[in-house]
Amino acid sequence: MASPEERYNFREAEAKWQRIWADKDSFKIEEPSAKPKYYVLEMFPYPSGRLHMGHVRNYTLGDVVARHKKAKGYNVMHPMGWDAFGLPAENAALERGVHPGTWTRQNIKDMKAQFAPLGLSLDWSREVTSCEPKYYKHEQKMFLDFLKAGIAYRKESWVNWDPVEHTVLANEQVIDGKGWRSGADVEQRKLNQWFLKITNYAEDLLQGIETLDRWPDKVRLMQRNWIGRSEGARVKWPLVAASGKDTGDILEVFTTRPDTLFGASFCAISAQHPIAAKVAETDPALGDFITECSKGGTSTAAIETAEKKGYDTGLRARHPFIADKTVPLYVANFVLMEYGSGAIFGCPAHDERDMEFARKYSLPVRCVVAPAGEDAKAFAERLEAGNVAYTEDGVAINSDFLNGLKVVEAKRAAIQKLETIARGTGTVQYRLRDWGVSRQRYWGCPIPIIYCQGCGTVPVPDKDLPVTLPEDVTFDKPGNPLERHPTWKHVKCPSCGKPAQRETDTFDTFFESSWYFARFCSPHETDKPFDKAAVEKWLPVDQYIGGVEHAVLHLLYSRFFTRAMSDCGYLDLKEPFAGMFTQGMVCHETYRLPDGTWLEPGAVTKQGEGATHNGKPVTVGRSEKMSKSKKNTVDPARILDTYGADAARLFMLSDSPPDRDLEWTDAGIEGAWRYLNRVWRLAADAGEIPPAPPPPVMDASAAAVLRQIHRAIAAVSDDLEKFRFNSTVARIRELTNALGDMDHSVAGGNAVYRFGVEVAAQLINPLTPHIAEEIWQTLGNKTSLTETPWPSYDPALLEDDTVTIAVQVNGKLRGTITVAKTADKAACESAALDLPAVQKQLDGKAPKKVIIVPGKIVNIVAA
RNA sequence: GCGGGUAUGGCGGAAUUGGUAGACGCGCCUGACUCAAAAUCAGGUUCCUCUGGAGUGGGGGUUCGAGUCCCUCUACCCGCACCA
Repeated sequence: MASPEERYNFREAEAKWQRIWADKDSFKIEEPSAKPKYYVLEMFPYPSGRLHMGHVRNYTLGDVVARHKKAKGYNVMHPMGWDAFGLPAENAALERGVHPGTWTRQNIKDMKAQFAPLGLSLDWSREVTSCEPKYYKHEQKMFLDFLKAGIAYRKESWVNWDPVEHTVLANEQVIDGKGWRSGADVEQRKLNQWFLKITNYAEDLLQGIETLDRWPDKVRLMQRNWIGRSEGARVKWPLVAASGKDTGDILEVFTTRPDTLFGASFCAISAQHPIAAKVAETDPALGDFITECSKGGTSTAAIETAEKKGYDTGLRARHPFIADKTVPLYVANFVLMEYGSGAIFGCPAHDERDMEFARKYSLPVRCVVAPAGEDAKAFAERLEAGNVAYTEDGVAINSDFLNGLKVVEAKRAAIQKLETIARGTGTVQYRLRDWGVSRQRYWGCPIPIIYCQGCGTVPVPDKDLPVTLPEDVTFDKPGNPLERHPTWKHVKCPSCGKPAQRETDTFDTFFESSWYFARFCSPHETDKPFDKAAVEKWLPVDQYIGGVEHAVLHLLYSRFFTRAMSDCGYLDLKEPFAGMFTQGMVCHETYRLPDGTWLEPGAVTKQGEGATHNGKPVTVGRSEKMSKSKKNTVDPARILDTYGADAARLFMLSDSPPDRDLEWTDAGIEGAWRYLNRVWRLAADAGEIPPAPPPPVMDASAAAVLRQIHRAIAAVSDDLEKFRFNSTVARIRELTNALGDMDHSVAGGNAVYRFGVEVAAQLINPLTPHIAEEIWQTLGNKTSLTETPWPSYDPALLEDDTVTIAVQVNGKLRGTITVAKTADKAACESAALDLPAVQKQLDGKAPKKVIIVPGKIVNIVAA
C-alpha cells in the first residue's frame, strides 16, 4: 500500500497497465456480441516519422470517446493505420537519397513505437498501410469499376509546370508564382488526366448534408458552399467580328443574374477559353496576354487575388434581348475556365467585380435594378456616377419587358424569354468541379491503365492486378521516375498483344483516405476490399475526429466515394461518417533573436516578463500553430518521458475546448502533473478505508458530498457526450476538491469518501486511464476499468431542497436570497424586498414592477 | 478575392433555452512547514478615482434583464480543389 507521502510513479504504472491491456486484448472488438456497435475513428496519420502534439491531441480525443463508450456498454471498434503515400516521401528521396518506400516504412515503425506510451485503446490487429499493394490493389479494382460505371473519365486539364525542374508542382510548392526549389516562373500547362465524376453526385451530396445532424454546423456550411449550387441561365451571345460580320461562333455564358441582362456592358472569357486561343492565332498581343495569365499557378486564391486585367479581343457579342446591340468581348484573368462555361457577361451596375473592371476599361455602367420605394431615376443617376455596385434586392428598371418586376420574378421572366427565343436556358450550376485524381509522381497508387496505339485506353485486366510500383527507381533526375524507368511502363497490350505503355501517373493520395474507414471493418480480406457484411455491421463511423483543415476535401471525397462504391455494388450506404468532430490546432509561443532567427522553446530562458538566449534578449511572439519552420514545436516523446501519458492527456483535455486551438504551456502540463499526484494521495487515503455501504443516517456534510458525487456523475456523463472535455475535467476537479476538503470523522464520512474516490477513478478513466486503473486497484477492485460499467447516478440526489437566486434592482445585482425550491412568487418577492440593499435602492418608494422567474431571478423595477 | 471561424481578468477558459459574469485551472500575492529550496497545505486574486462605480474586441439597438438576440465596425486565424 502506498503511503500518502509517496509520489505517483507514472513510469511503473503506465507501463504496467499498457502491458495488462495488451495481454488481455482489451481493445479488440467482442465477437460475437449482443452489445450495440460503436465505431470511433481518428483520421489516420501521414507517417512523417515524428509523432507531434497535433496527433497526441487528435488520438487523445478519440480515446476518450472510445473508453467512455466502452464503459457505457458498447462494442467499440477503434482502429489505426497509415496514410502512407505522399509527397514528403519523394522530397526525402530527393533531398536525402532515401527510397520513399524505405523511408515511409521506417517512419511507420518509428511512429508506432511513439504511439505505444500514449496508452491509447487502439486495436492494432486492424492496422492498415495504404502504400502496400495488399491495400492499394483494391482501389485499382474500384477505379476500373468506376470506369465501367462512367464515374471515371479522362480529359485535359491544367497543371502547375516548373520549366526548370520539368515537373508538375503542387499549389503549396508554388510561392508567389514561382517554383519553390527552382525559383522559376511557374506556367500553366495542359495535360491529359483522369477524373472522377463527383459532379454527378453534387445534388445528392448537397441533400445528404441535411442528414448529417451530428456534424459541426460550420463544416456542413463549408461543404454546402463548396458544392455551391446556384440557379441561373446559360445565355447565347453570337460573336461579331470587327468588320461587323458574324463569325459563326456562339459564346455561351453562365449567369445567376439574368435579370440584369439589360445592364450588360461587356462579355469576358477565361484566358484558357477556346475562343481566346482562336483569336490569339491572329493577334500576337493577345497571345502575350494569355501567356502572362498562365504565369503564377493554378490556385483559385492566386487567380482571384491578382490584379484584375482584361484584353479587348476586338470581337463583339450580340445581346440576346436588344436587337442590334453588341458588347465588347474581353479576355480577363479573373474568369475561371473551370466554372460555368468559362465565360461571363458583365453588368457593372450590379456586380462589384464588373464595376471595377468597367471603371478600369471605361465601359458603360447602366443601372437596371433599383431598391423598391426609391426614386428610380435619381437612384440610377447616383449609381451610374459612382464606383459602388448595387447588389441587393430591388425592382427592375430600364429593362423593357422586365420593368417593375422584383429580382426573383425578373430572373424567371428573363429565363422564360431566353428559352422562347432560343437564346438560352435556365440551369442549375455547381461550383464543385470533377475530382482530378492523376498525379505525376512516383509515390502513389499506380493507375491501372494501358495505352495502346491500336486499341486506345485499355484497363489492366483483373488477373493482372495489382499493378505494383517498381522498387528500383532513382530520383537523381527531374520528373516522374515511373516515366523513365527502363522496363516498368513497357507492356503488351492486354487486348491485342502489341507493345503498349502503362499509365505512369499515380492516384491523388485522397484516393486512399476515401475508403480506409471501410477497410478497417475487415482489414485482412485478400480478394476484395472489404467484406460486405462487416461493413454493413460497422459503418457508418459513429464518431469521426480530425482537423478542421479536412472539413471540405477529404470529407467530401469520402462521402462521394461511399456513394460511388455503393453504385458499383461494394456496399449500400451514402454517408460514411454519422458523427464528425473537428479539433483545433496545437499552438505555442514563438521566440526570435533580434536578427530574426527562430529559437526552440528549450533554448529560451524565461525570467519574469522577459526572455533570453545565452544572455541575449529574445522577442516572445504570439502563439502560433506548432511548425518546424518557426521551431515552436514540443516533442511529445520528451513530455511523455517527463510527465507521463496521463499528465499529457489531462493537460490537452483540460486547457481548451477540443474544437478550439490549444496553447501548449509548460506551466499547464506541470499543473496537470501536480493534480494527478493530488488525486493519487486521495486514493491512497481511501485505500485504507474498508469498503462499506453508506449508513442510512449520515451527517449533513457527508450527505452534501454524496449529492455532489451524484451531480458529478451526471455532469461528466453529459459533458463527455457533448465533447466538452475541458469542463469534464473541471467537474472532476470540483469533485476531488470536495473529497479533499471533507471531514471523514462525521457519520458516513468514510463511506462517502471512499465511494467518491471510486467514482472519481471511473469518471477520470476515459481521460487518464493509467492512474484511474491504479486507483481502482488500490481500492481493492480485481477487475480492470476496461471491463467496468460506467457509474450511474440517482436523480433524486442531484438537487438541494433550497435554491439561491439573484435579486436585481433595475437589472443590477443587489443581493441574493435563499428560498425553498418550492417557494412561490409571493414568497420570493417578499424575501427580496426585505433585503436591506433593496430597501436602500427603493428609498421608501413602492416598486413599479417586480419580475420573478422562480428558481432563477427576482428583478425589481424601481420608479 | 471568395468561403468559414474567433474575440470574456495578467493567462487558458466557464456561464446548455436571454436570468448572480469570471466555474475549473495557470500565474501571482500572503502565511504555514523547512537551515534553505522543492514539494505540500491554508487564505487571497476582474478593474477603478472603492460606503460607490465600471466591465465580456469598438459603436449602436431590442428587453424588466444581453457574454448570449439584431445592426454595424475592427483585429486575428483557417480553407480555396496537386500538402496531408
